[in-house]
Amino acid sequence: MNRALENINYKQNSLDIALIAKALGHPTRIEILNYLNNQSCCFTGDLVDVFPIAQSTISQHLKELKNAGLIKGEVKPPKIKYCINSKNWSIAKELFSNFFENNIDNKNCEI
Amino acid sequence: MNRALENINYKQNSLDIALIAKALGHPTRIEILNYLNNQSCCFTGDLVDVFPIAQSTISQHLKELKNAGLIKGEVKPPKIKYCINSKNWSIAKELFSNFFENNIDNKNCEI
DNA sequence: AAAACTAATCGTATATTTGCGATTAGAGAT
DNA sequence: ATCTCTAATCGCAAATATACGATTAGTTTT
Repeated sequence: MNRALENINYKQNSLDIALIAKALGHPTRIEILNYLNNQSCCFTGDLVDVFPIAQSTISQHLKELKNAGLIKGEVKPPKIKYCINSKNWSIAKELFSNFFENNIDNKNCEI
Repeated sequence: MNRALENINYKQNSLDIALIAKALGHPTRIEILNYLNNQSCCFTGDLVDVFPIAQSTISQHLKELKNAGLIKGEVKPPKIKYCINSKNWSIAKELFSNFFENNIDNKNCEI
């Protein structure tokens, strides 16, 4: 990729939102999150039984969700408990809430 | 890309959120949207003057934002007025609000 | 110690995204 | 008709993302 400008000066807020949005940018990951959210608590089990995708692929999706801070996993042998990272989830909720709030509806735009 | 399953049965809601999230998944696009939101009205002008990126690259970002329905552009020769698509913006806001709301905080999770 | 089980990682293939400069298209202005 | 200006599109290169099967790592069970 040719980059004329290596260091575009993004605001931290933009980077934060973009990182999370990117993680949300795939329907499988949305459904994984919805699934975890609908669990009474954390999920211990094989997500391969729930989603018709290869185990390695799911693992990659989980990795990206972890990277964005939206979930956390803790070893609970022989399985792993996957949870929504509630603290970061709240932060993300707030980030997106503010982001979308930032628009004054129909501000006398005579286009 | 090898796909064992061609037609994964995603919920429409998941697809909708993922499409928008994907469009939000790049800091440049977040900043473009923030810029448009901070305009008193729609923006007519050369976004290249605002962002240190090539004109063609900006055009591509705008295309993706348009594709996700977040902005609209109308010809106002010799320029184009770019606006937040307020109607879809509200829909997106609601989609994400519901998505994030869907989490019961600290639901007696003893992990 | 060996077998079994889960989840991560590796290696690979292909698709998509991101970026640029160059060109094109369309509308006004000269 | 020609020139100018804006924004889209084209063509290309490189980086990332997505998916799979195979392998590995780490536990637990036998």
